[in-house]
Amino acid sequence: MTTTDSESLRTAADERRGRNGGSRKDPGRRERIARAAISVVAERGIEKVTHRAVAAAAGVPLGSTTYHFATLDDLLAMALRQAAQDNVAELREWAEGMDSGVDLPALLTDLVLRYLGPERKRTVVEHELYVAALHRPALRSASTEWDAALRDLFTAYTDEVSGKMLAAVFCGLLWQGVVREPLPDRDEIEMIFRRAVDGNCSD
Amino acid sequence: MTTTDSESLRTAADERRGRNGGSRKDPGRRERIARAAISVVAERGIEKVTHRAVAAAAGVPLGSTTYHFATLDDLLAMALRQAAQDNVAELREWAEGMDSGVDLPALLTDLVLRYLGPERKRTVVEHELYVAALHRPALRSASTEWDAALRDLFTAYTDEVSGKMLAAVFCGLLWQGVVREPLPDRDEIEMIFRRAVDGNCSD
DNA sequence: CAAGTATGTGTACATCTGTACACAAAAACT
DNA sequence: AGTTTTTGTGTACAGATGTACACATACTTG
Repeated sequence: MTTTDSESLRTAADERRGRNGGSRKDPGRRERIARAAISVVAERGIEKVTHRAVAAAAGVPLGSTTYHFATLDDLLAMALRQAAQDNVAELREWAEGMDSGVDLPALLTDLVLRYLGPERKRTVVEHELYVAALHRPALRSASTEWDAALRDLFTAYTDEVSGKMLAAVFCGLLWQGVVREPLPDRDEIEMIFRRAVDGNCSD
Repeated sequence: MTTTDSESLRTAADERRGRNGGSRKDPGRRERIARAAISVVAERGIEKVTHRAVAAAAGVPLGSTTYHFATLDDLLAMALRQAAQDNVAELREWAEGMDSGVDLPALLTDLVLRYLGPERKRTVVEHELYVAALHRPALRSASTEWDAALRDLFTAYTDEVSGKMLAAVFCGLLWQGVVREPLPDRDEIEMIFRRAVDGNCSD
C-alpha cells in the first residue's frame, strides 16, 4: 500500500482517469461530495456537516466543496434530498418482490429489522433529515415525500386506512428502535405487526 | 415599568428579593437558563443552541451561562432531560383523567392533536432530543425513558402487545404530523386509531 | 495553435464559538 | 468587625467555520 488511507475514496476517479494524481474533469464529483455529506450525517450527525468535514470524507480539498456548492445549505439540501430518494427507491424495490397473499406482518418485520440493522446508517440519516426539516422549509418536501411513499406502499397491499395505520406503526417502531441499544427482538416486532393487521377480534 | 423588556424574565427573582436591580443569589437561575435553552431548541433547532443564544433568550449575560454550566454539553443534557421529564409528566397527568371503558381512539386522537397543535413546541423539542441522542450517548436514556413511559401508559389500558402497538402508532403519527404543513384532519387520525384498536375483523 | 471557458485548488479573512479568567459583589461564617 | 465562600459579570483569546478569491490546469472552440 503506497497510498495513505484515502484509497477507498479515490476508486471512482481512478477508474475513469487512471490514477492520475492531479486529474481534472472528474465527473460525478458533485455527487461524490454529496454522498460524503450523507456519510458525515450518518456517522457524526447533521451539525457536524461542515465544508471541511465533508471535504475530508470525500477526499477532496476544501475548495472543491465550495466550488461545487455555493453555500453549505445547498450541499445539505442536495445530500438529504438524495438520501431520501435512495430510501424511497429501496422501499419500492422491496415492494416489487411482494406478492399479494404473502405474510404481511412477517415481511414488515423483516423490513424494520433491515432498517435497524444493515441499513441503520440510512435510517439515521432519514431521521436527521426529518428534524432538520423542522427548521428548514427547503427540506420539508423531502420528508413529506418519504411519508407519502411509505403510505402509498402500504395502502397498495391493504386499504386506505389500514395502510396509513401500518405506515404509522412502521414509522413508530423505527423511531423507537433506532435509539434502543440492543436491537429489539424479532418476535416482539412481529407480534406487534400481527396485532395491527389482524386486530383484537378474539377479545 | 422601569425595566426594559426583561421584565417577564425577572419575575421569579423579584418575588424572592423585591425587584432589586443588581440582585445576587438568584435561585432558579440555573433552571431558567435550561428552560431558555429548551425554547431555543424549539424555535431555532438544536444546532443553534450556543452559550450566547441561550444567554440572550434567558436575559442573562454570557458569563452566567458558563458559570452555571461548565460545558455546553452539560447545559444541553440538562435542558433536554428536563424537557423529556416535563413531557412524561404531562402524559401521566393526561392518563389520570382517563376512566377504563372510555373511547380510547377518540382520546388518543385528542392527544395527538394536542401535541401537534398547542403543544407543538414540546413535540419539536422531543424530536430534536431523539436525534440528538443518536450521536450523544449521554442523552440516550432520556429518549428511551420517554418511549417506556409511553408504552407503560398504553399497556395499562389494553394489554402488552396492543399497548406497544398503539405506542408505535402514536409515535408514528406524531412524527408524520409534525412536518406536515396543514395539520392532519381529525377524522383521519381517529379513523386510524379506531382501525388499530378494533382491527380488521370484518375483512 | 491560440483564446476562452469550465473545472479544480490553496489561502486568506471576517465572524462566531467555547471557554478561561480576572474582577466585583453579596452572603455566610467566625 | 473581618474573612472566606458563593454567586455573578465583562472581557479576552484560541480555534473552527463559511465564504471569497486569486491562481493553476485541463478541456473546448475557433
